[in-house]
Amino acid sequence: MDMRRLVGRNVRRIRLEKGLTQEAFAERSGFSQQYLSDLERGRRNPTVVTLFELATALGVSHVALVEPDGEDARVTPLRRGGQRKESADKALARNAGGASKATMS
Amino acid sequence: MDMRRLVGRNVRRIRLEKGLTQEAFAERSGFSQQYLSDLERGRRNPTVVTLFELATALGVSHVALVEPDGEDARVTPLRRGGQRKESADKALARNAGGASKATMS
DNA sequence: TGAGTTTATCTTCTATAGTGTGTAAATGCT
DNA sequence: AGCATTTACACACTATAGAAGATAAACTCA
Repeated sequence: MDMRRLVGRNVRRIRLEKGLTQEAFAERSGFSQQYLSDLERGRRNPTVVTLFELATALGVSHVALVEPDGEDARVTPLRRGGQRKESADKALARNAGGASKATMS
Repeated sequence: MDMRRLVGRNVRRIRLEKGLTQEAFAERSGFSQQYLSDLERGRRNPTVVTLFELATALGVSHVALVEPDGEDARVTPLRRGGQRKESADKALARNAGGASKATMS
């Protein structure tokens, strides 16, 4: 279980679902775009406080950022009615459907 | 939402439920007893990797360590002025009910 | 083809996570 | 009383989280 990559995937997925660019997310979260890039690629090991601030900026619970996502959800061999998410990260990159072109111009 | 304290409470509660001392938990987790003491008292800001290692050593999911526990869990719109729950932690130290004396030496 | 937008990568820097050692404060046991 | 166990607290130290800046790579669309 690679926590860095798990958090990275969750952050990227949720960010894209919200239709935010890394830059727009950076502005509203206070983290730099560079840091978010590293984070989403699993190169960073955020603290629980950082986790909470990221989740708050994304409008989700901090728990959502550490929840297994199917890519490497090992510890639970049996799942009963859980969520099945097998879509690729890239697939989400298309467009979240909502706001594109995050503010600013 | 004080993530440091939330994680601290969860770790302490689960550790005591398992009937482990900080020292016994330190041995099986690889963290020092001093660090665990700080952690449980909300003085530390662990990374997600640390969170996972702690959870693994406790035999629970890493999600359990960040799950709201009622103390400051829900986004209680009601007044959140009082966190005078100081002695409550000690109350747990009495005995977790199950295994006592963590299979030492 | 080139400009604009978005993300990845590099370097330098400060703050702090986590280690190691020691010890004090409690609590418990006989 | 004493001794053992458990937890709290201090200090110095190394590794890294996260900030700040600039820029390269990549994709989008005129």
